[in-house]
Amino acid sequence: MRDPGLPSLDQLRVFIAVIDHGGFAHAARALHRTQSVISYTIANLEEQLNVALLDRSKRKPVLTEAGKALLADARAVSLKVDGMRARAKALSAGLEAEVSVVVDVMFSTCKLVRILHAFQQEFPTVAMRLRTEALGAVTQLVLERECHIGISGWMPGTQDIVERQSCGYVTMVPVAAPDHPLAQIEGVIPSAVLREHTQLVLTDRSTLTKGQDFGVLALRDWRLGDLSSKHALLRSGIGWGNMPVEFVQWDLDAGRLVQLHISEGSAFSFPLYVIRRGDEEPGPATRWLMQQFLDLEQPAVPPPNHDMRPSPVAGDPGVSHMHHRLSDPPREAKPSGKPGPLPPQGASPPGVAAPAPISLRRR
Amino acid sequence: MRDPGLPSLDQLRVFIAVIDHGGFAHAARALHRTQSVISYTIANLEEQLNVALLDRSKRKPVLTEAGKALLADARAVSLKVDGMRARAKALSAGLEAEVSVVVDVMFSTCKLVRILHAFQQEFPTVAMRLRTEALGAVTQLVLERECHIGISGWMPGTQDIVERQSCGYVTMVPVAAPDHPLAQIEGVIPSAVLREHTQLVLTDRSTLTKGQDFGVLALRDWRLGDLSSKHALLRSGIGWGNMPVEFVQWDLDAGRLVQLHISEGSAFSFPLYVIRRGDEEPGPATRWLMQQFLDLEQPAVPPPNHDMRPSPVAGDPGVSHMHHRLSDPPREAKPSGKPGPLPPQGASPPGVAAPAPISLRRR
DNA sequence: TCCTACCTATCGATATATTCGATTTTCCCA
DNA sequence: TGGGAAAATCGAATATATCGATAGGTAGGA
Repeated sequence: MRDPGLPSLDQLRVFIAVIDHGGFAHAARALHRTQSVISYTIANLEEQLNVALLDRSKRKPVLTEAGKALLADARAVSLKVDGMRARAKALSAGLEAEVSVVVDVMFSTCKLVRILHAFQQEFPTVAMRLRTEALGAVTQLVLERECHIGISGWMPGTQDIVERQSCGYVTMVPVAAPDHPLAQIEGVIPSAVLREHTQLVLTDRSTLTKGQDFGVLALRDWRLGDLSSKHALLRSGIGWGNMPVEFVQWDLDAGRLVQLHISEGSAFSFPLYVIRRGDEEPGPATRWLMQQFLDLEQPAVPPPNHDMRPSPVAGDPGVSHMHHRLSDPPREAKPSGKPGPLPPQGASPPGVAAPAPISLRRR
Repeated sequence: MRDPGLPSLDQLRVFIAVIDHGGFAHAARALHRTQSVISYTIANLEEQLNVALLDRSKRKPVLTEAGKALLADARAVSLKVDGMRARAKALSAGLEAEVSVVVDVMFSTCKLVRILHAFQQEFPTVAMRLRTEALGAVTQLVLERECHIGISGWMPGTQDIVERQSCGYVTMVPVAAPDHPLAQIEGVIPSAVLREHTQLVLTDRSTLTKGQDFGVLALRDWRLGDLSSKHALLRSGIGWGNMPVEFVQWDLDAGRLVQLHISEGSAFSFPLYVIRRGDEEPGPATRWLMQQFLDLEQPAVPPPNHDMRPSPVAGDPGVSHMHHRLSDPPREAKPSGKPGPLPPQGASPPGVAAPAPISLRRR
């Protein structure tokens, strides 16, 4: 009792084959079927659609106007089905249907785009769900199983559930607008002066980072929920703050922002990690994607260690809770046995001698 | 011997129904089939795709991850097929697969957009092929059966093949850039002065209009292949020329162009026609579309006949061959028995008292 | 004009697939 | 723990697809 007007995919494919091979008999050979089947199938399709698709009065069948229009539809349907079958095949081979990723806003957009591009090439059938969040929100989404993997800074108290592998460093530089008072100061800006001005600080709404608002230098500080807002306010001259160097490189070059030389150093780095829940087995695509992030760190050589680690009082200026309570120092301190970390290549900020990653800071 | 992994549309629909109705038995009732068929069909689909789509371990079947992904595909396929069936139904009811239209550049874009919008609403399954051409090129495309219908000015020597129905008027106004010498002249510009300046004239490459370059006032004239070029050159102040008032209204209001008052009148109209080959039967969509164009003229009342018809010497300034050789005066002169023509409503150019259509001019 | 090669439509027989109705198994809730 | 609802399974009946052979066309060449 199935819908009598419903064509079958087989009919559609036969129709397409007849056109592509220029005849019933040729299509039959191409499809490894007898010619009578082709004839029968096309006749059925025409009857079900109640439209003549082919004019068979001539030696070789020729599309009618209706046939032309419906052939286009048939091809579209066939294409979609092929896609579906490809996905089914990938799924049956164990590929996951979807990978969800959450990256910290600090992570280089350029690298992210490159990796996602490669992902699409490698796994065309796997859907990608991407979010960007700040700070603890990344870890939280992974903890809540909202996202399979995350790119995040260090989060205390999550070692039991979250597996973490180092995947590079973000270099932060303190910046302000060129007309900001701090930008007028020659030489190193002492902490006391810095304290006088409003600091723009990135924050987030995750429970992980709740009540952890230390590590901020200034007396007055503004909390911004996203990096773009912070960026806009910095450029407007409303305050100073730390920004990922890759994010403001262009502004620094163009003079829309200037780097501040503060007593705690003109730049500092902190590590990013690929994180995922340890209690869930990642699928092949997830594993592949994680490896891509990890490979970012591969061509690294140990960076020159001009230690610019901020003094204890500085904490992690600009990042309200990259404060590292030192819950697991020996293991978390640095990726043991691996080559030393390297700051982002090719994006060294002008005026930053050699931003060295600081793997752990204590207060 | 059909492709064994190829799912059938019926299977996909059953799959969708199971999800939408929340179970095998419910889907069976909705589809007027027995429950065993649903079970059998889904089992087959899963086998063909080699993927478990539903987890039946619980009371009501729940989608697996793979099932979720493939359900989306199934819906997409089903939707496409529905579209195809809708088209097939329309075609079997006699609707044409595609309507091709060519409109003169002079025709109001605003009206055209409105009509095409309505067409899409009315005939969602009919494809639209639209071209815009100038002058004789419109008629030529209809003659060559490249387009089913055209919107064109009057073309001589085509009465035998082309059927023509009046569908409104285009009002042309002579314009120039504000800094053009002609724009500085107070009062009416005499022909002798006009002749001194370069006139920009629209032309086309159709054979219909070949060698018919009269009706142009100026001694020097530039021929432009499209209206936008002409428009750009007019605004640059390189010469003067006639333009459809709707096309330059905005420029006139903003003072980027000014209307010239020439001795032959400050504006003139000429009729547009819906044309099609008389030897081909138009389908329902084509007929409907033609009627839409014709209805543009419906709410008309006979316009006040401030006759601004250009003097014989003026011919059709700016339009190189709207010259009307008077091959069939009585019948072609005006749409007999119909209400008189009306200039485009709501778009009367400032400074044009009441542009009256001139239905025929002799030389 | 006829002949030949090649194409499509059609037919009866057969193989395969779908459906039905009844029955069994499973799960969930009372 | 038992009853109800839902899904799986099975054999029989039915419907559909395929095969191979044949008939009836068209196009192009002799």
